[in-house]
Amino acid sequence: MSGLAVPQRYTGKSHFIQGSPVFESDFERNLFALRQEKLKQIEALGQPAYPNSFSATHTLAEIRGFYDNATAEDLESSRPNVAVAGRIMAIRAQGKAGFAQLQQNGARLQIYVRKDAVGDQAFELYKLLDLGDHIGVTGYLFRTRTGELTVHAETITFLAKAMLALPEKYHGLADVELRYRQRYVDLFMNTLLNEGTPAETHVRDVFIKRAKILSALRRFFDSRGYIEVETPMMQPIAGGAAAKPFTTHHNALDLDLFLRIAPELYLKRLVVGGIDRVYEINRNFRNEGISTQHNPEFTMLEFYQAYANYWDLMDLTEECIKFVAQEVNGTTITHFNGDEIDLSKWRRYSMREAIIEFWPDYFGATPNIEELSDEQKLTIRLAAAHEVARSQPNKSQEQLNTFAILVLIEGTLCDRQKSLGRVIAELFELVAESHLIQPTIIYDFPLAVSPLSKQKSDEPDWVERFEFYIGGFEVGNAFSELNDPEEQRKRFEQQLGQRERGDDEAHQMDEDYVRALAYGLPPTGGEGIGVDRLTMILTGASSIRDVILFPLLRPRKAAPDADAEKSEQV
RNA sequence: GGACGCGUAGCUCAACUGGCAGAGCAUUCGGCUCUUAACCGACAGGUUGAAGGUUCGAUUCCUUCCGCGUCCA
Repeated sequence: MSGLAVPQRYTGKSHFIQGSPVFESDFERNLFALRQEKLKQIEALGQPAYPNSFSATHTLAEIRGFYDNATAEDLESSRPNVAVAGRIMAIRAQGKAGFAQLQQNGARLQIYVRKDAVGDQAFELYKLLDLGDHIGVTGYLFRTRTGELTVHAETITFLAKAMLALPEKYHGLADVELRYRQRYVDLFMNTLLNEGTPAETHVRDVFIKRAKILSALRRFFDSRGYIEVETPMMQPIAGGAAAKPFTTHHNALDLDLFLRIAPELYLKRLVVGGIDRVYEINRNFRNEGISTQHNPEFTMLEFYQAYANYWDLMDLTEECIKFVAQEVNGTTITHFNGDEIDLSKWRRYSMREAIIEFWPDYFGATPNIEELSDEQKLTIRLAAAHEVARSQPNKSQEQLNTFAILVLIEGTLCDRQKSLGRVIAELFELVAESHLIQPTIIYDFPLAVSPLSKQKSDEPDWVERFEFYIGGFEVGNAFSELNDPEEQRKRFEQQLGQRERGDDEAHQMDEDYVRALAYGLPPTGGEGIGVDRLTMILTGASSIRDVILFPLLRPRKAAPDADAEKSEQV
């Protein structure tokens, strides 16, 4: 066979190749046609274009595990025979010989193909191979002159063809949008994230770690007697959190339903039902904006433990995060956004303590606990802070932003549009949250922002609730569960009031949940941990989209029709 | 939703103050039996995200729109 019959180059726009994908360009269209031609030639060599199996003796990872330490002499004397398969990620032809790098399941191995070793037909096949093709190879292992472990090929089996061009082999797929849209390419190109930082991780490793995190979490709770359950994701009342839900509809029942924003109320029904230790790991859906920390669907671990309170859960949380870090990374040290974080060292502040601790100088005198617990005193303190901040010369952009929010908070407090509790929660976010890089538990939340938590016995305006923060954002949220059905009903009614005043994230009434509480919920502690955010911390990924395989993106428009666009604008 | 930034060949990136759209990889053809970001030679590849405007002339300046990113809400 002398050369390839090159199919006629595509030029017109009216042609299409039947059954082919949508082409991005004439380049792709031509390449696809060319590869179809190569497939025919491969079939002419007696190999099926799409065979359905290949029996390998080893995975590439196994070969590397078994033979990476074998010397050239070891291999020469034993000549291990192997059959392996993989995708061609590099190919270097040299006249009547050539090399290729196979990749399989994240591992790579080189093969060496000599015409005099594989025969004329197999060598013709080798010449028809492209980057991205899958092949199987039999042969024996040896080391090249430069010492690389290599399969000396004796047979080549064609397995599948790449009909489209791979991205640039050195840089991989760098375009962030393409990486998210075509994650299948991103994964096999295995681009490096955060290059040059201590958090350096390949795309593939992120998702392997994510799987290990899930598995470690399950081990942690399974070994403590928790039962894993699955509760409804389609709910008639979207409860358990403050968020806007997605709506959907069941046709046969003619029933509007919500995608759940939290599994909380169902899991507590299960504790009423006598499942004393219960957890669920699954998706929640919240109809809100997208950011580096928010994806509309995200994975949450929630667990509940009867006879425990929030102090017990604080200890359990620290233990859990340490355990998962150790299992996944072999260390509790991690690197995130330029900070080194030690997941074995935890701080604890009450919310009011945190506001005091992180109160910025340019807000003037620091408030004390008393001021943070009394509406009138706080109003005076915030007015003073406003005045001090306003008179500061040369404010940085960050200070200006902070100041603007302070004014808003102060304004709502003065106008009594928001309760003290709400103002405290906002103040905490304003002054403290961004400082909580190292693992920190923030406990004792205002009642006003906690409709499902149990009040503190000595301070009824505050509840037994904590959140924990790592890397500057919230990773988990926990509390001693409110189990008094009458109080719960009151709280729901207050939430309904807020709803009527326009807060569409306020909780709805859930009569059946109140009824469940009326059968008796034992004292119970419950907690939710954001699995995506925990994965970010443990992999050093600075965007949640880097730890979600297929993050939500706006669908790309089909080729725009210029005339239609024009008439739309008129 | 707002501010800022980005969008150039399939991929990774250039193009100075507005003056002929270029390179590397990949593809195609030729050469090469130990290469590894292989190498050597040749060819080809473009509606510069889209539409409009300013200009003798626009990848570059302006407007609108689309997509993505970062920060803010």
